[in-house]
Amino acid sequence: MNLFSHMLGLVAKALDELAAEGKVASGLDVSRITAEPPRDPSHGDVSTNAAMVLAKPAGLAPRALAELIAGKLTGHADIAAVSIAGPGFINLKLSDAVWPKFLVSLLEQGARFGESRLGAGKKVNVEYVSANPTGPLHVGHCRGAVFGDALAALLTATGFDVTKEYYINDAGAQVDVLGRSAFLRYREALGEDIGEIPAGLYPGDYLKAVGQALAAAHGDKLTKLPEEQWLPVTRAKAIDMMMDLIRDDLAALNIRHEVFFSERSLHESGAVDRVVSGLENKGHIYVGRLAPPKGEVPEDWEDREQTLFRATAFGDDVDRPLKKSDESFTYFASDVAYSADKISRGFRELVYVLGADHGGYVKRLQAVATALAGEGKVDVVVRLCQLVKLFRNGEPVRMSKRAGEFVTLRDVVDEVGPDVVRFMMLHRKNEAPLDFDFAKVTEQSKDNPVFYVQYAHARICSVLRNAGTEGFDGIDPHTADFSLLQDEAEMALVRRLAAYPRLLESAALAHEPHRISFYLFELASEFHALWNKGKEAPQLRFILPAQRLLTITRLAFLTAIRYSMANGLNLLGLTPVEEM
RNA sequence: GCGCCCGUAGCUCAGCAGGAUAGAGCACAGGUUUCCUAAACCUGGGGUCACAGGUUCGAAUCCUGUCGGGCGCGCCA
Repeated sequence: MNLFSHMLGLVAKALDELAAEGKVASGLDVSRITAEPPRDPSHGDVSTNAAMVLAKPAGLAPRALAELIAGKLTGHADIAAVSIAGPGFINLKLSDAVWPKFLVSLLEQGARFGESRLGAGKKVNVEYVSANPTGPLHVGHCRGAVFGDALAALLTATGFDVTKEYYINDAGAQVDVLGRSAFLRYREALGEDIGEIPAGLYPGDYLKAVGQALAAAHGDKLTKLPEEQWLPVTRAKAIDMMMDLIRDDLAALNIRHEVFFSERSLHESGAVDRVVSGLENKGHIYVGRLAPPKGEVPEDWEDREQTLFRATAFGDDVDRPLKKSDESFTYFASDVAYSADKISRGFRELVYVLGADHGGYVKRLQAVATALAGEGKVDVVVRLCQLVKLFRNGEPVRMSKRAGEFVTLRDVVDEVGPDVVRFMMLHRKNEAPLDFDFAKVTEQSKDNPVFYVQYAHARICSVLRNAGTEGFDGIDPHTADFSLLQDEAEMALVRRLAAYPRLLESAALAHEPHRISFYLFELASEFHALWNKGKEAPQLRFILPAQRLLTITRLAFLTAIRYSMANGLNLLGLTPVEEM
């Protein structure tokens, strides 16, 4: 039950009735109307801007229209009072019966509380991580990985039909380098002294296992072949094993993609050829010259003709090359084919989670989707994640790529645990830089938001356990009398719970899972406050053996809070802690 | 030169779908425990929402411009 969309519905109904009576125009655009909790609780439970938004199209003064709408709402069973305030806000005070009904429905929904059909089954593809299969994931991949995963879960919970996808960049020069690096490790595994890894090859120890596997499978056969024959073998094996490594790393963070899509397969199936000639037939491709970028001109710039996609016709800043000077396709060409494949699979929205250094991709991805599917057919949503700065006790953690000293995703997860990583990665807006201090995130204090939220959940579980030993066993929400919840701290929590479904919807529409993390922090804060209030005022304690009905009610209330908290944590991919 | 992101309290950041008097944590000062986890809570000061215009009944939020910071700009993926 979403109280706010319920109230929005009543407002819309009131407008329909007024239109039927000829008091306002019919067919007004109601899309900009909101029903939301007012910032100041003294204004009531729900506030709507309907009169202000519709005043002009209705040809009425805001307050006059507000009077008309208010007249229709007055007397409804769920509404205790209607008032008009300020420039034309309509403030609703809900009747006493609404909150108990809400809490009962929350408890009935349980683990599904907060879910909605907002997305109406729209097919959404969320592509995230998509790191090159040339080694283990490093810490820089953490944020996009967690963000994409939480976003996918959020969209799923709000009624979108989501596919979680990973694009494997297994074509091109970088995986050739990988294949050569693996070949070297293969010779090493056969007993050869390979000395220093030459510059230009991947030095990481993680390729030793690939070399050993190749040696076990092929003996010294490959050494007798020319490169064009052994490279496909070592490359394929290395990619395979690197992808296993990456899948393991992701699993350690509780991330599981549904589709792993191979770039190479697009070339081998001819999909790239097909999509390029398709664009050619539509006239979106031409041969021409690009102007060098202004400002710093690259030293090796060489003016030349190339095959270009007319991206500027679809809002991009420059046209994008499809073929390299050796006539092979560019990475961008396979990207086009990949977009086409996603579109052909029926996705109406393509979400890309990328690093902030990929900001330049946004327009070209949108341009491609428009050129392939037509204007407005497919939404392209690109979410950029800023860098994570690692600290240890306030000191920056230095990483040297040259020396191969980089902190892997696995290092971080092994040290602090997946829940801490996930929560912290989501406790900032994605486009804001994020500081991650190993010491702070494992601290057991309120300075550490992960702990603070988990502690609140554990405290609730603790009360429920204690209640069992006090003779309060099963909790039937229908025997609780929620009208007994009268304290302001209790009501604040009830209102906070009621905001959860709306929060999920707005977070989903904005593609901003971090809002859930902040919501959980606030919910925890209000719970801790209520808990401590019980120290000063024993009447507010949860377990009062002498007052059976009140205790049952409060236990049911706690269970409701617990659902909201657990559901939010689960959505972010954390396991709610029952005991600390 | 062009494009994208960011600019909110001393610090780190929220600000929900344009709403009413802009919030939280840290830091600083003080207080709370015979009692469900004090691993917590309460009280207090602190703001030209970078700046200037515009749209609107209403702007931290949308648009334009300026300043400041980050990222990117053909034949890498």
